[in-house]
Amino acid sequence: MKPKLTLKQIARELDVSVSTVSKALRDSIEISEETRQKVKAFAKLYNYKPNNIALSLKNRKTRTIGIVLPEIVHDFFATVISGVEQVANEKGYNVIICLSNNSFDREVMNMEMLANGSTDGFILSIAKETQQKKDYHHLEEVINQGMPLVLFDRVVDEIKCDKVIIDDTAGAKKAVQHLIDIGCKRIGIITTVDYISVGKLRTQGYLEALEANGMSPDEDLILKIEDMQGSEKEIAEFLKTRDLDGIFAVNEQFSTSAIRGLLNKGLKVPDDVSVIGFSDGELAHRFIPSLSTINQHGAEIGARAARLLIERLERSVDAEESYQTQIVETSLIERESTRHK
Amino acid sequence: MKPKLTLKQIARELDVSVSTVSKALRDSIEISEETRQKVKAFAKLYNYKPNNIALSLKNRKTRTIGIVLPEIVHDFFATVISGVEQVANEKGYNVIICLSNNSFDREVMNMEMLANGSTDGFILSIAKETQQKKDYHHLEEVINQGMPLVLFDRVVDEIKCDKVIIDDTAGAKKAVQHLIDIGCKRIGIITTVDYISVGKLRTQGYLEALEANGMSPDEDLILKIEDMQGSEKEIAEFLKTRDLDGIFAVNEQFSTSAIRGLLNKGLKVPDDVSVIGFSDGELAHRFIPSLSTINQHGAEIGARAARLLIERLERSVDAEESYQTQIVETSLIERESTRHK
DNA sequence: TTGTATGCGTTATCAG
DNA sequence: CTGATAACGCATACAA
Repeated sequence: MKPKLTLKQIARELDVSVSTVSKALRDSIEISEETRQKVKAFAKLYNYKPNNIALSLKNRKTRTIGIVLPEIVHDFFATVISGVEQVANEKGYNVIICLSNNSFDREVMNMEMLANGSTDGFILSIAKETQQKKDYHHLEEVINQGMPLVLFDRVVDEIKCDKVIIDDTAGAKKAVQHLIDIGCKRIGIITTVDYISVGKLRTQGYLEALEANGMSPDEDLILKIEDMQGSEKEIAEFLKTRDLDGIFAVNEQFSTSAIRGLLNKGLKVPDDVSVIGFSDGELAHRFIPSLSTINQHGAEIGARAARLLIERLERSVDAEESYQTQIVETSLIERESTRHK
Repeated sequence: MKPKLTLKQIARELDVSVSTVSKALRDSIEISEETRQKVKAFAKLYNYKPNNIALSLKNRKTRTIGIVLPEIVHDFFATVISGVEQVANEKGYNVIICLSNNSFDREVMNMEMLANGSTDGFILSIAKETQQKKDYHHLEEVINQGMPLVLFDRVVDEIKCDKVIIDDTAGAKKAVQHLIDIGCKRIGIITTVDYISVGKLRTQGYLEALEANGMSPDEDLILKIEDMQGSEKEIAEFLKTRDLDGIFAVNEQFSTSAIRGLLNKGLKVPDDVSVIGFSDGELAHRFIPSLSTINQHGAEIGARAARLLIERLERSVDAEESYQTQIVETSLIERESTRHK
């Protein structure tokens, strides 16, 4: 086992000073061609790699960006990560991923940990519990310390920073409009409780679509789910007593639960009821019937978030609070779970 | 914007030396009760947190473990991560996740990056391309540098290190035995090409199960898939011309493709053909019919890998190559996609 | 009880 | 052209 090679060791080995080695390796013109070659050859031979930790300490920069996510068993977040990784790697940045598991405490802990030198900035989607508590001091904290923060997906107006979101309301409206276009008359929605920002917005899109088509919303056709646990049963119960010909479910899980509920009730999808979801992951794509849905373009969201963050990181002066909110367009994907009457 | 508080600033503010502050904060008995209180109060008030980078440099330890994964859009890997995070956090370790995207180059790059000071050790599942090339120099490299490595899932005999695997062969055998138990006579397998270690092992389990029951394997009922791309079509073609009553598919994706292929052929699952998969994610759980499958216990794998790694990290002396391979038991999950004839 | 000096690995500045 | 020195933030052996 050979410990990692350092400048000091190279210097000793070659009988020159540390600073000479350092300069030679960075192609400084101060160093003679000869020494430079000698040093570089040696470094290459023994595969010298500078120690990132030392560099970070010296430069007060880590060239690392931290992603904090509520969960990862969710294709959407996985694709966002890919997007971030993509542009981060292009620009020579490293990526650290941490999970909050939707817990406020874990979110705070993770951010503190990363903020203490591990990371130059953050890309974050707010944990469910945090949205519920409306306690964002940890976000303000890192911003105050001069670490840029980019929020995506689950964002919050109170925090002044760059944001990348989709137009959830418009996306939902698009989904419901699709149901209306194919002839659905009694359209239900399966959504989350209102404190989940995206749930609330998608519910709003549902209402707007109905209104835009002169259909009056019926409270009885709206199901708001608090907890993923037990949602399947809740959805089945809900469907049992409603007579619907279209359903908009705000995520992949709810969509599949809905279809199962309908099947159990003896109804066929899309023959009797059309179902459209939100988010386009493996589940939507592989399910039978495959799910019509709204594509959130997670990779694009991640890529833009990374670009915004890196731009801000590399801007020499503090570009006076010119925070922007980028909106990524959603698109309708028509598959088997919806069909014209 | 206030830059982060350092020991030096506290020292200046309180008019004591840096080392006094340092000692006071670590409750050294060398420091008078009075000074200690004063320093701690100040630190608390201004929310002092030591700089991880400086600590890492000083201690030559990062208390961070790096996970390198082939992909993440895969519930299995997501659950492994949860397992790792769980025990890592318990033991005060941080987790960095990097993706190789199944590319050899990215795997090497990521490991080099992390090895240069970001991480004390690795938990890794080998990229597909790496297994194909059989080039593991980057793994030997980190081991040589004294950084422990724990391999999981896709492991390789050539590398001497701790490993956490499931018994893929036994798991596959269990799956096929289940098909046999419920009365299947003509059982096909949809698997990967042999250079994917787990694919090969699962194929072997399939063969062993047949043999154990006195059924002779039929080459014509074995489909080996090279690329995920286009696998759906390949599977459909395969099924079109075979007369089967049972199918073992080595992952969730293949299982669902198989079911779709059968449906298109006018066959019902499980009425006409029983299908069993491998790996238990959202897809297997939500699909209609829900998939009978082999549970890999990803969280358990992650937890064990983390424990092995941390143990080795904290072992004072180099415990002379007592590498161990832990085997996590798989279990059969019976759901709707298989039924007794 | 407190402070000074040293070192972790690197680079920048300045002196030789 | 080369090398000594200081600094990044922290901890610790050693001096006072």
